[in-house]
Parts: sequence; C-alpha cells; structure tokens
Amino acid sequence: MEIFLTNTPSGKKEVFIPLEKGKVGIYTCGLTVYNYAHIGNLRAYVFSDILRRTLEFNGYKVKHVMNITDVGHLTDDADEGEDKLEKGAKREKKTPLEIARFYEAEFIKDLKMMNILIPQIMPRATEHVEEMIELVKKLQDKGFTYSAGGNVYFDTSKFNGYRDLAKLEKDPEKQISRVEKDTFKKHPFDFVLWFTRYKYDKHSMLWDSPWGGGFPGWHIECSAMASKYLGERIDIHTGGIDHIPVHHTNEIAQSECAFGHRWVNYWLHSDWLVVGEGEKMAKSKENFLRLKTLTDAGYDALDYRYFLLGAHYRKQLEFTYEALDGARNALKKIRNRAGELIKSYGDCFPEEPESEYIDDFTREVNDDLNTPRALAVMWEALSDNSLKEAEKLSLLRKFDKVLGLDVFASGDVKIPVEIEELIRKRETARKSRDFITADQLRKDIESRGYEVLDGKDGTKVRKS
RNA sequence: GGCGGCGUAGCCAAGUGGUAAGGCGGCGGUCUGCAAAACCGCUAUUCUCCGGUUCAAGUCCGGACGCCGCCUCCA
Repeated sequence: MEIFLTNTPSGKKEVFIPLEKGKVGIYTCGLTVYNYAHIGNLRAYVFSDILRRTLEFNGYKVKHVMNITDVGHLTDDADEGEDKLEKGAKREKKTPLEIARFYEAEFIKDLKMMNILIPQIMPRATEHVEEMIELVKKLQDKGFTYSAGGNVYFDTSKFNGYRDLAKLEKDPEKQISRVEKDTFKKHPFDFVLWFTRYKYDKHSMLWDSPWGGGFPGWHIECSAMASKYLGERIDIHTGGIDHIPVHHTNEIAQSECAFGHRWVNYWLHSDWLVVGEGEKMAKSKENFLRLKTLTDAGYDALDYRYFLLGAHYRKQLEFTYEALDGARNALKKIRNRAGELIKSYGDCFPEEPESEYIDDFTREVNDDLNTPRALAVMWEALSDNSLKEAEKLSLLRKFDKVLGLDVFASGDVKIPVEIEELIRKRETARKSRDFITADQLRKDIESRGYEVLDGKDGTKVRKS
C-alpha cells in the first residue's frame, strides 16, 4: 500500500518513494542537551517514532539517525548570544561536557519511557568535528564561503534556492529582523560555518581547524553527520516546525552546495505542543513541563503518548490536564481489555490476522501518519461483535506495533497471597451477608492498589 | 512589513465537495447486596459569523471577527 507524507517544500501530501527499494534512511534533528527535554520536545520524537514504525509496518528496513547536539551554540549568530552549554555548565558548576552527557542520558531515559524506538545511530556533534571541518573545506574549495572578522561564513547569495523551503522573503531590504546585525556578513542571511571569534575567553569547547581554534556553526553538524551515516542523498529528514526557516534552510544550502545535487527528498515537520492560550512551550518560559512532572503527578508516560496520538502531528496541540486524563482513561480501558484477552487466549491467536481492519488501519497510518484515525479503527475493531476475541487480540498486537502504547503492559500481574487472602475473607463475609465487613475489606484491598471485580462467575482482582 | 496556521459537542480531536470518525466526560440500561469494572444504548439538524459558487460546502471563493506561530535561539 502506498504511503503519503506531507513534504514541507511543496506543502502537499506526496507518495513516498524510497531511494532504494525496501529501505529508508531517516535523519531526525535531536536535542541540544543543555537541559531536560520538555514534553513539547517529546512530541517531535514521538512523531519521528511513528514515522519509523509506520515504515517498518509497511515492510521497510529503516535506518534511523538522530543527532545529539552537545556543542554549545550561540543563541543567535550575532555576537550577543550566549552559549547554551556554557550557560548550563555555569548554572550547575560542571564542565560543558558533563552537562551534555548528563542531559543526554536523561533524554534517552525519557525516550525509552515514551516507548520511542531508539534510533540505531545517535551521533554526537563533539565526536564529528573533523567531518564538519571537512565539509566546510569542501564548501570553501567550491567557493561558497568567505572569511570575515575571524569567522568563516556561508555565502547565501551563491545558492539560488535559498529560503525556498521556508518560502521566506528573499529580499533582505524587505525583511524585518529582530536580530542585531552582524557587520561582518556580506548578506544578512549568511551564516557562520566556523567560529574563531567568540565571546568567552575561557570557552572550554574548542577545536583546531584550518581557520584557527574555535567551534563549528550549528547547522553544519547535521549536514556532516547525516551524510556520514546516510550518504549524500537522504530519504527523509524530520524535525520540529521551528527548524524550517533557519536550521533546515541553512542545512539545505550548505549540503546541496557541497554535494552539488539535491540532498533530501522528504522534509517532515511536526507542529508545536502549546499550553494555555495557544502559547508554545519553551524552556525559557514558566510553562516548561517535563515528562517527570507528569509521572510525578501519577500519569504513565504512555498516557502522554496516547494523548499525542490523538491529534495529527502537523497541527498545534493544546496540552491540558483534562485532556491528559481522557487519554489516561482511554489507555487504561484498552489495557484492561487487552489484559482480559491475553488471559483468555494467551498465545493462541493468529500471528498474521487477515481482516479488513488491518487494511483500514494501514490506510490511515499511511495517510500522512493519521494516528487519530488509526486509533479510531482500533476502537471500532474492539467493539465489533462479529470478530472473535482471538482475532481482536491479534489485531491489537498488530496495531500496537505502530502505536507503541504497550497495550499488554498490565497483562499478567501476579496477585500477592495476602491480597488473595483478603478476597477470600470478603467472599465469606458476603456469603453471610455481612456487607459492612465486606465493604471494609474491599476498601482495604483497594488501598493496596488492587481493584475488586465482582462478576457472575465469582470475584476477580487486578492491579489498579 | 512579509509568510503561515487555526476557530467542529462540556473537554481532546478527525474530516480537503456528497450529507458530522474516535476517545474522554455525562446520561440511561444490563450486571451487583451496594459500588466499581465490563458490556449495550443515547449524547453536534450542525461545524465563529456574513455573503458567493455548486444539484450538493465544515470542506471551494470573498469578507468580517477571534486566537496563534514564524521571519532571533527553540522540537
């Protein structure tokens, strides 16, 4: 079945055609590890995870690369910016590299909790400075750079398609910029490939280069690492919507000039998670929520994942606890159902079910990753009385490969003997119609984290 | 100034010309000693508003109002 993806340059859904049959390379712009990831960041990675899982669901062999930005980049490219890692280091009295490794580890923990498949390759910028220098040299040899004020700049006037991706104003005169002008630039849009001029005397992350000791510009790392691991032509590049105007625009310029041909076939971007009055979540604001904030409040990380899947990745999504509660209840229902199914059928179900629901599900997810509809298909299948229970079980298994909700999580939890004992006591009390004792015992059991389920064929317990 | 998005039930949200998915919540029922769970049923004559095109519009066009993002760093 064909897969359609919305390609940023055209703004339209396009049929996905891989460079090589049966294989896909994906490059995802990762996190700058100077602080914890917030739940908005996580939305972008759940999105790339769904992309990967969908491609694998369709039988593709996926090579997924996600970079770790552990070089401190300036907050802007004039001389005013602060280096984020230096800033974090100062804040926590550690070295920038300690900061980077700590937050990288925390980030990966969050990815795992969100049931995001860890990309096969996660290159660190600091370990690829040589490749970046090589790429800058290549651009220099081809005449796309100039040196000024100690920095090496990319000359955007030499690249015709500059800013096409973002459909931005090409005439600097008409451009309103909020950034202080860097007087060394020939053209306002030019950007730094290599810095030797920097603000801090004791900048601790410096590398030698043909242009002097310094550090790489931000954009060059993705071009260098992406081409190292995926080659000079790449199927899909993903990132947050914020990367379109600057980061990806510049990546395209330097990569296509260096390689001399088209670089990426499909650009996919996820929109913001917003909070309150449509306000985007940002680390600099008070509205910074971490995954830990949610789990400390008693939510499962995958409750949040379910919440994210309920909306399309290309639309702004408003985070509220009310909506998260809805997601939690829904996921719990599915897990309860899945738990019952697995208890009754265990391993006794068709591995590859044949069902129109598979087609429906695939169609939705292949339609630009329409997870809200995919979820709807799952719910319809669950409540379809013409399906056998074992079929539902295998459908759930199958769907969860894409959704990644770990629906069988609460499958077979052993009930402790003391709980069993309380259940028996309660049964005795109920038979003698001593409901006061029975209700007290029920409360007792519930306070220990188990639910009492009275049914036609006796009482059951499950972990709540 | 330029570019772009959004406005669908109490909440989240799908839907890109054919007569309003799904989930949560709420209500009613079955079951239960009661409750919970589970299951079943109901829950938007209507998609911010006003015009237009069309046999047909939430979907296309024009306009109004409201909200938001980007053109600095950001997922």
